[in-house]
Formats: sequence, structure tokens, C-alpha cells
Amino acid sequence: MANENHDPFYHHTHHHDDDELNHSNFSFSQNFQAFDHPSSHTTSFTDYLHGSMDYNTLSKAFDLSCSSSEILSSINDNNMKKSSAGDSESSSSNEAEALVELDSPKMEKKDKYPKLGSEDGHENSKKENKVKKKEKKPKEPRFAFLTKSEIDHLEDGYRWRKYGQKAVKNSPYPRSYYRCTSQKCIVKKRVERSYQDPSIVMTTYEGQHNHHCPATLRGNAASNIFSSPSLFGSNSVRLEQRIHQDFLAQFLPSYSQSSNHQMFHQNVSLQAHQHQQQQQQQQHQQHQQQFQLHHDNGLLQDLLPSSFPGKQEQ
DNA sequence: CGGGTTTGACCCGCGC
DNA sequence: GCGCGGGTCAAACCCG
Repeated sequence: MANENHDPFYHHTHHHDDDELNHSNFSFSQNFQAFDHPSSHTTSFTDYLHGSMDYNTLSKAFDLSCSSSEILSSINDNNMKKSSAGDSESSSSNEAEALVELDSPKMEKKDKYPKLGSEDGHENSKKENKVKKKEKKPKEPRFAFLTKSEIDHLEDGYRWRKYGQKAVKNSPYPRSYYRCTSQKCIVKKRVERSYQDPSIVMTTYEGQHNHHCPATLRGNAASNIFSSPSLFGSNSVRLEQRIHQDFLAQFLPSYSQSSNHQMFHQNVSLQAHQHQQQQQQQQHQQHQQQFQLHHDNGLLQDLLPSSFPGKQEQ
């Protein structure tokens, strides 16, 4: 674990200019800028965050199309790879994204093997599939999240099965491959940690779930994804918290079924559960998460009405 | 025992 | 054609 930063307030301070290459500035406002960039021909990110939004809306909003290879985000496939590969000289400020869509032809490779739970395709050998795989499948929509977290696999409300792990070139951190465990669901995601900034986890979702979120009842759902305070910086925390919740409510179903207060409450009530899970993580991960929880508590105390059940007395 | 993870092998596309 | 790197498989393993 090289280059770990254990400073709990690391995220609240600007990165060191000397060795941070000016690229890991993870404020949400920067994300707005990124999406507002003329070349992205989008309107303000906040519009989508506060509006009714699903993937299609997102795609539309960002002028994206599942069938299009257009890359609107300033993070395209190439610099994604570079960043994950830790190619410092090629790094740029482009990494300061919270959400990007990756729909590059390059990443659309074969979908050669039979899908999980589908017919009897698994009976075929790989070689047989090789023959069949010819026709290219329409590529699945992809979204990538950059999250500051010590935990690689963030809870997002769905259940995932890891099906592979690969070393990433020039990076000490491996990339993990997950598939949604729901039978007919073909959604996949990749998780990898940035080599340049090990506190950053990039989660790439591919495809859309065709089922409801199984973790809606579990509650913790997507609460971890954007709970990392660093992603939203130290300024305008309330707004950004609202933004991130509105966003998740639309993009991650597990969030959509609870009111803000309920979500806040879940955040509070599930901390113990989260902490329990974290005990399985390494110690530095615990450290980070404790800070997160602490930070979230601060938000909660700030936002919840004093009469709210989960609110603690100061 | 069922479900998830690990991990080496395999396949494929791409660049040279 | 060859090597490399990314993505996936699947047997072995682990764990509750």
C-alpha cells in the first residue's frame, strides 16, 4: 500500500501541490465545470441531479446514446486507462469527475460467453462460443464513478459476485470484476483504485439492472457511494449532500424509495452495520470509514430537525 | 451445502 | 504473426 494518506482531514484540505500533480481535486463544483464544459454540450449538472432522472434521462441530458460511441465526458477511455495506470506525465485535471459515461468502442469487446442464467449456453465450450460470438452485441451503457474511499467495493444496493480480478498495468492495484447476482441481470461493474491517488476508487457500471434493487430493504444501499465527504469538498456541503442524494435517488434505485429523512436515518442506523462490515476490512480502511461516519454524523446533525428520531443531542 | 471469492488459464482485440 | 493487455471462465477454495 504505497502512498496511503491516513490523514482523516486529507479530503478536506487541498491536495499537496508538490506531488499531487494538480489532478486530484475532487470538489463537486469542479464536476459541474466538467459537465458544463462547452465541449460537453451539456447544461448544468445540477439540473439533472435535481430533476427526474434515470439512465435514459442521463443519457439524454448528456447527449449520450447507448448506441453511440460518443464520449462526452472529459474522462474518456484513454485517459481513464492512463490514470488508472498511473501514468503521471499524462495525467490531467480530467480526473476530477464524479460521474462519467464510458461508451468507448475500445472497451466494447466481446460478450462471447453465454450470459448467466440464460438457457443452456453454458453447455457450450469456449471454442464453440468462439464461432458464435461473431455478431457484436450492442454495447451496454456504462457509467463510472470516482469515489474517494478506502473501501474498494462500495455498497450500491445490488448484490454482486466477483468473477475476476486482474492486475492493472503499471498499477499496484488490481481491477476487480463483478456481476450482478440477479439471475437475468447482466449488469457488470469494474472496480479499481487509482494508482495516482490511492484514495480514489473508480467504479464502472455496465448495463442496466432489469430488476428492483434487492438491498432496498437492507437499507444501506448506496449510502456508501457518495458518503465520502471528500467528493463534495468542504464547501457547500449541504447543497452537495442534497445533490448527491437526489442523484442517487434517481440513478440508484435503492435510494429512490426513501425520503431524505429516511435516508438520513438509514445512514445513522446503519452505521453500526457498516462498521461491522468494515471490521473485515483492513485497519486503515476502518480508520477512513470512521471518519466518514463521523463526517456524515456531522451532516446529519446539521440537517435533521431536532425532533427527528435519529438526531443526537449535542 | 450453497453462495461467494480466488486465481491461473484462456480468449480476443489491437498495435507493432 | 506475435506479444501484450483486458476481460472472462471455471475449478478450487472459503465461509457462514
